[in-house]
Amino acid sequence: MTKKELKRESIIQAALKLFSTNGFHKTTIPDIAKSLGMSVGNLYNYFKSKDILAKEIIKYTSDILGDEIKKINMLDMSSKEKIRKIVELYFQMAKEKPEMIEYFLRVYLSHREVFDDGCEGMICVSSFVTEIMLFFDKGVEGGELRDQDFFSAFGLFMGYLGGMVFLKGESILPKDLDEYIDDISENIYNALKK
Amino acid sequence: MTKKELKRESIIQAALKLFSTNGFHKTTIPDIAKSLGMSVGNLYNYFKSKDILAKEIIKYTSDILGDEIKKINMLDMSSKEKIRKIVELYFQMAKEKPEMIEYFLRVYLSHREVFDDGCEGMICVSSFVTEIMLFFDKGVEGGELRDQDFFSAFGLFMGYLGGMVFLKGESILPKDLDEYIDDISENIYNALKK
Amino acid sequence: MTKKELKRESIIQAALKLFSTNGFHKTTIPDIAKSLGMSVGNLYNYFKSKDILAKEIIKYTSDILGDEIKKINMLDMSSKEKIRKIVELYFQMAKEKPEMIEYFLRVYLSHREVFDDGCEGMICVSSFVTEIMLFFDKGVEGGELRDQDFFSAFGLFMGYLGGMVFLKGESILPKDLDEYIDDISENIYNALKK
Amino acid sequence: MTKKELKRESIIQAALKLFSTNGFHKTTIPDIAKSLGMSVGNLYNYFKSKDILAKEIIKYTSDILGDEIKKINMLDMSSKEKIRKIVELYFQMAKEKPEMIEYFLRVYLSHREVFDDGCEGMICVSSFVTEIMLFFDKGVEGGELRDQDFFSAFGLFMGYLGGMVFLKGESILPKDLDEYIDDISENIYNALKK
DNA sequence: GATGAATGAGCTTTCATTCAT
DNA sequence: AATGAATGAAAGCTCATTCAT
Repeated sequence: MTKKELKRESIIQAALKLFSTNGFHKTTIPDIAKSLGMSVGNLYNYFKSKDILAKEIIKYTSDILGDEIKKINMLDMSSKEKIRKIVELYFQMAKEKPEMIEYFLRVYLSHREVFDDGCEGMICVSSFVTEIMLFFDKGVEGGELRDQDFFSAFGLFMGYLGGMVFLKGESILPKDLDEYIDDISENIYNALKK
Repeated sequence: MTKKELKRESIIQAALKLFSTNGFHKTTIPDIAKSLGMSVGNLYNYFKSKDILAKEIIKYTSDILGDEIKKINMLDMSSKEKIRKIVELYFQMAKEKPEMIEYFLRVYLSHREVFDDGCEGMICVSSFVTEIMLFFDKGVEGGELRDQDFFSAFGLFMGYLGGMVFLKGESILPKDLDEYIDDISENIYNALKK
Repeated sequence: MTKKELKRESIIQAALKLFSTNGFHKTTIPDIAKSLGMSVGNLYNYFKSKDILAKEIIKYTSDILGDEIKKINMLDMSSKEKIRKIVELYFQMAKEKPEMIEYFLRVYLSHREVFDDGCEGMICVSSFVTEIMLFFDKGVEGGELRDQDFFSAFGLFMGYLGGMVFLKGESILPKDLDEYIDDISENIYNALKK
Repeated sequence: MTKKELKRESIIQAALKLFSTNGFHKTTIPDIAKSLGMSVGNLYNYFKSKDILAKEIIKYTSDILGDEIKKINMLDMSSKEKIRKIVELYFQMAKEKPEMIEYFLRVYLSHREVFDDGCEGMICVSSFVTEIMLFFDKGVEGGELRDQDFFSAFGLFMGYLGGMVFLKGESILPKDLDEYIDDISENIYNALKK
């Protein structure tokens, strides 16, 4: 990685953090620059606009999540076990790098104006969606999961997990996320199994 | 309803529409006033700030959704059938009054700054959450649903349905929402049943 | 004239003065607002952008100049005498309201980017150009002026007068503008006469 | 010419082109550097500021135009013929190297702030003005042109030609510039002749 | 000579909110 | 209740210029 690439990534991470924590509109470019100890003008040498930065962040996040799920996909275990692994992964991320999951929920999901141009459909989250699709297809092929519309399954998976993290973020959940892993894995498995 | 209450509601509806369609920050108070043919100053006679208006809208929306679910709750039918009814209701709303569901997803969910003060926890959506809770408790009491943490069940319900409507809104779903009703109702039932 | 129209015009006049004196880019919106004792935001209630303001100014200026030439056109005198009247008018304006002529030369003429959209061709200066055209056509009809391409004549008139005012503005002319009236009127007449 | 002088000139030409085409303020130093394939920092080794570059360009342009008129001045022909030659030259330049004429009209003429310091009066265009003056004086000496104030004649010449090129640039002229040569030469001659 | 990342002041524009009428 | 002109802080973004390498 060149110096420039490293700096680019550090900007992405700083912005990811701020956008997730304080909201997209409440976070200003000077805020991001200041948090990095760099000047506003220089930040614009790396990303031509706030919107473009937002789009690069969702790709970055999707890639990282996708890579992690890929690792799970490559393991030699049942779909049931993989479901649990994915739930664990998701919640672990929500604890360790909450900004990534929050970014999905609070920035990507709800600022259509920003992502409409350049992230149509699922372009910017394809690396993540693809892995979920692979997981599901394998489970169906292996005869473990019921053969249903992919989106019915995808919506369940992502909506459910996202919903739980949202509830956690709102301080609504009485218990730690980890304590829901059993229930949720079971629910998802029951919903998808043959 | 007094004249004043009627006008209050018409403001809520106009703002709901605009916030959902164009985003919270992209919608200005003058925009709302103009769409109602009233003056900015007068609008402030009804709602003291944009944030307060946003909070009133989520309560209004939650009440309407809650009322509808209440009707379902009062029907004499199995939990399995009720699940289907709720899914149908949700998707029907998403089609007929998309602004309500979109408001949940695109405004309430993602502007913590706005709702933090006054809508802590689930205060502003309690009428809706309460009905889901009633549905779930009855199902458990009746021995039809597995006795699990309420939030595990609630997250599934709401995350799943919200997720599907989001996918639809992004033009990602290949089929009409209605065509997913069977799959989704079945998945939810399988996840929650004893 | 309503109060609002009066304010609109006062903005045009203030901006005209500043743009002409200090240049279009060197004049900021806060500069204009301050010179009027009004707020920046309120100025935008009258003109939606700096560019639009610039275009309204050229129309305003063109109208005023056009009206003055119209008065000359309606006089019952020879083309030779009218030429002198127009030269006098132009120089008088350059002395009394130098900002108008300067605006033509220093703002309109040289900021294509600004006027390209909305002032194509001569749209925004048509009231002025039209009167020059009328003057010329009458002179030709009356047999006093040579029948030549209008633009050959228009370029002479306007380029010449504009050029003189420019030279004056650059403090290049050793004498007062008035002292050139004889020479210039004669030159123009000699150039255009039959 | 040394290597350094060559590079200097190539910068002048690139900047001339860009300033004329896109405007002085719309053209950035990075734009110029990029069009030359050189670095911003290095460009500053040749010209200490954007304003200084702008002033060097007008001198450069004026020299080239002056040289061409000098050639005409040295020809053995009547003032009438020379006028035509000058008009032809001007229009030919406007066609072949439009950036030069445009630079006069759109940059030099209208950015007083830039040229005020260092190009007072006609310092930076003296090589061009001098030749026009020589042409005029010879014509007067030779008894062909009327003896009038030089600036009355100069304003006619330059304002007229500049005006025509401006009209052409605005796509207002219905015909090609060349087709106006006869009319314009005749008009100028009639205006200046004894 | 040559590079280009870095600076930061300054610009245009927006908009929630107020208040005199 | 109703109006809408007015406010002004704050946002996103630009760009001439510098300087460490």
